[in-house]
Order: sequence, then C-alpha cells, then structure tokens
Amino acid sequence: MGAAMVGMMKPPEAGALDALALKFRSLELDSEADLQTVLRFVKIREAVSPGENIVDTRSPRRQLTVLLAGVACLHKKLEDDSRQIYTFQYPGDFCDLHRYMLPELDQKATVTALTACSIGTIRHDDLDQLLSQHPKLGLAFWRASMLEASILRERLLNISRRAALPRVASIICEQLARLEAINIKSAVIPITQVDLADAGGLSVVHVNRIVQDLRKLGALSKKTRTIEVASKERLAQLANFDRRYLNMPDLLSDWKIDIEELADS
Amino acid sequence: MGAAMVGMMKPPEAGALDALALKFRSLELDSEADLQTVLRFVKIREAVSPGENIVDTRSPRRQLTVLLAGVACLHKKLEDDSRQIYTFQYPGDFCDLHRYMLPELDQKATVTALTACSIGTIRHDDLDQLLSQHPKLGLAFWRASMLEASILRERLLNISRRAALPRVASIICEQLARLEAINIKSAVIPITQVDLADAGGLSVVHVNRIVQDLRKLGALSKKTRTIEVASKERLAQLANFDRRYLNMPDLLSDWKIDIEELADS
DNA sequence: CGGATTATTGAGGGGATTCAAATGGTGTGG
DNA sequence: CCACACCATTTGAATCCCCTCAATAATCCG
Repeated sequence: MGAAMVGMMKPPEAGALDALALKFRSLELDSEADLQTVLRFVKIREAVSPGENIVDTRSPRRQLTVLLAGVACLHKKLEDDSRQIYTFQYPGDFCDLHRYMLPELDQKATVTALTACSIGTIRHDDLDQLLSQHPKLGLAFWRASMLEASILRERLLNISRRAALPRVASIICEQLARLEAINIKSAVIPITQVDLADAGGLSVVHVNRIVQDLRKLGALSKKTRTIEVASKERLAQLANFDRRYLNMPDLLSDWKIDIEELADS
Repeated sequence: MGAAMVGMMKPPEAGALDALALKFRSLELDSEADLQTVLRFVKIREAVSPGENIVDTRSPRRQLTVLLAGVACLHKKLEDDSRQIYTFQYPGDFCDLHRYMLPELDQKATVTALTACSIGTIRHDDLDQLLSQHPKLGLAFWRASMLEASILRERLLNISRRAALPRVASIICEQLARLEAINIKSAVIPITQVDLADAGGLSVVHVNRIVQDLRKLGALSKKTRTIEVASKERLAQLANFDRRYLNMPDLLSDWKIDIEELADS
C-alpha cells in the first residue's frame, strides 16, 4: 500500500521490502516520503543459503546490508575457535550498521545465514546522501542501534548472572517476541541447540539437557526435536522475561506482564 | 581555544565542558559551530558523591545527563539483588541517551557515581531543537550509541567465553585505555574489586584471587591494595586485548598490537 | 546410500560459587 | 584523638553447576 501511495510502478520484487518498511515504521520514521525514498535505494541481492556468510571481513565495505527474509546471526570466532553469537537478526534488521559508522570496529565480526535468507543492500554513498537530505532517517538508524544495545545489555545480564535454565528460556523468549513483532506467529524457533549454546555462552551438551528440562516443565513441546514453544506463559515465567527491553508495540502481544513490576517503576 | 573562536565571554565554569568537547570531537562532530552550539545548552549541575545515583527510575525523564568529571557506571539490580554493571562511564560520556530515544526501555537501569562526579544536563526539549537544526549532531550521538554497543559486545564475549583471569584483565585493560583516551594517564584504576565482580559476572571472592594472580604475574602492582597496573603490556597479553573495538585514535597509545592479527583481516 | 551436522546420554573433572571469618582502611562522631 | 561502624580486601573450606570427553542415535542433504 505504501508503494501505491507515491504512484510508483510496482517493481517485480514487490513485497520484498515489506519487512524493511515495517522496521522503519517501528523505528518511528513517521514520514512516508522519507520511507519511500530510502526504499528506492535498496538493491535486492540474490538469496543466501544456510551457513553462508552475509557479511564478513572480505565483503566489500561500501554498502549497508539489510536482511529481507530468513534468520541470520551476528557472531565472532574466538582464538580457541569457539563462537559467540551476539544477536540474531530477522527480516528488516540491519546487518552491518557498525561498518558504516565505525568502519574500524569489529573487524572479525561476521553475519551468517541460519536459514535461507534474502538480503538487500544500500550503497554507503547513497546512504551519505540520504542521511544529509533526510535527517529523520538518521534518527531512525540511531534508534536501531540503541535497540541493538538494549538487546545486548539484556543478554549480558542473562549470561552474567542467571543460571542456564532461565538463560536459555530468555533467549527463546526473545526470539519468539521478535518473530511475533514481524508477524511470524510460528511456535517453532528456527534455531538449533548449537546456536543457542553459542548465543548463551553454554556448551551444546548442557543446552541439550536444559532443553529437555524445559520440555519436562511444559515450556517446550515434547513432540519434536526442534525448539518449539508449548507454553509462552510458562516459558516467560521460567525466564523471568520482561519484554520491555525490546521496545515493541504491545499491539500484537498477549504476554503476561508482571503487574507489580509495572507498579513500582 | 574553541570558546574563544566564537567570541564568547568565558563563563565561570570554563573548562568544565572540556571533556564533553573532547568526546564530541572523538565522535567526529567536525563542525566547531555545531559543537559550540550544543555546549551552550549544557547546564552544569552540582557534584554527586560516590554511591549516589546520577540517573535512576525516579529522575525526571526530561533531560539528558552528561558526565563531566569522575567515574560512574550503568547497572541494573536483579531479582536476587545481585548487580550487573553494563558499562563504566567517564568524563564526556552520555549517561542516559537511551532515555531520550527509547524512553520505555531499561526502566530499571540506573547510573551511579563510583567516585566524586560532576554532571551536566541538556533538556530533552533543547535536544529536539538542536537535532533538527544541526543534523550532524544526530550522527555524533548515533556514533556514541554504536560505540556503547561495541563495548557491550566485547564484554559479552569476555563473560561468555573466557576464563576469569583474562576476563578481569580485559576489563582492566578497557578502563585503562578509556582513561588514556581522555588524557588521564594514572595507572590506578578507580574501581573496586566489587565493581570488577559486578561488571565481569564473577563473585568478589574469586575476583580477589584473580587480582592476586595478576599481581603475581606482574600485570598489577603488588604495592597497593587498589587496582594499579604495573605492566600494561603484560596485562594486555594476559587479556588477549585488542583495543580496536573501542574505536580510539592511536595517537596517544603505545599499546602492543598483534601484528598477525592485523595482517589477516 | 554415505558424510555431515544435530541431538542425546553417561561419566568424571574443574573452575567458580557460597559460606564463614579475619584483616585492614576510612571516616564519622563522641 | 580514640572508638566504632562500615566497607573493601583477603583467606580457607566445601560444594555445585557446568564443562570436557566419549559414544550413540537421529536427521538432513547431496
């Protein structure tokens, strides 16, 4: 509908940018004109298979990458070749904003597709122009970065101070909430136990035991070997999950919010 | 010198904003005019004693707080009243940017003075105007947020995947580098072992043992009971420290950079 | 069908925790 | 100026959560 409003011919890839448009709206980019302008600069790239890198140290540094479909993760390999997953990325998320603003940063951090993904790119040159001509756009990107920081803080807290079970439960809750926010209602989290381990700072073996505990406790489904949520409420309770750090509209949500938590703040 | 260039009377608190000016320059805010404009909107507040909150849930939500002198930390209390320190803050750092952009976020996160601090504030209303009239300012704040995210990622990685000794060593390295970046050359890190524990996700008892190990290994000074760096090189080596994530100019620095690390990236 | 990745289960070890107590340093007030 | 309280630091002992190692299913993909 957005595209129609500005009277453009629908391009063949119509719909491909819906996720990105939704993202910008959630970042409070109010101006429909600004939104349509930036969308026009997105080039849609070929699909990426699971396990392939979307952004790595060898990628050209002259463009911003946007995830349009699929699930990816930002991660880094350590000296002992263990892996830390910083964040999971969903349709609409920006993969490498840090490379645009602080190009010297995070040389080794890479983005890898976890499922089949499709991506778009915006040239850095174009972004320079867009930002100078549409200042509101900068504020939206800024919000995106702050949201990422908020997610990192929450994960830091979980890894640092919580036991394995609430930790794993929290990560699953987050993914569920983020999937909901982009209208993906599936109870299956498209993430392996290996990924959970690398994101949560646990061994795969222990994650497996925790997952089985979560199944016994009624939070996850016992029927599959995948991560399938059986009871969102039970999971959130075990995780002590407070989704406010994700800064999402409550519209779609029927999460239990702890009343006293709200009251004393 | 900056203030003189625009022909202003030097206010009584001349020099108080130097740290903030330095910060903005490090965030690549090139325009001296923009810089002077924003500095003019900073109100200097009274001093804050160690242990007192600079920003908490009861603070008015209508202003941005800037640390002008001293050391503070952004942290959050958990349900079991343990504490997670997200980041340490130094002169020039913004304490509560997140409250400006995403006011619903991180309700419970507070900023507390670790040493005697002095702070400044900018009203959110003024910030609204400043940002719309000086778009470059928004990019600088955006960079500040990305830098914070970078620091969070590094800490996440440390806590998640490294043993206690390199973990503690890394945190100390970071503080040393950040102090250097604002021209504070002291080898004493103004942080207690309790703070180190809360930042590193360790118990105080264990941090103490690690600190003693670091002293035996020649990284910290044996002469004091404070955290005093005896050998920056040794510490960085034990920490496997790569300061690039801090995005700092190398000007002031004589840190050893691992050559092969640079070569293969 | 074979190779690779993921999931699962068992056993044993270790790093960090918790509990408990003593020491040293600092500041406040009598 | 000392006494006392408070906090940070230090040390010891016992415990436990999670890890590593190892091996076996189950699943996916070409």
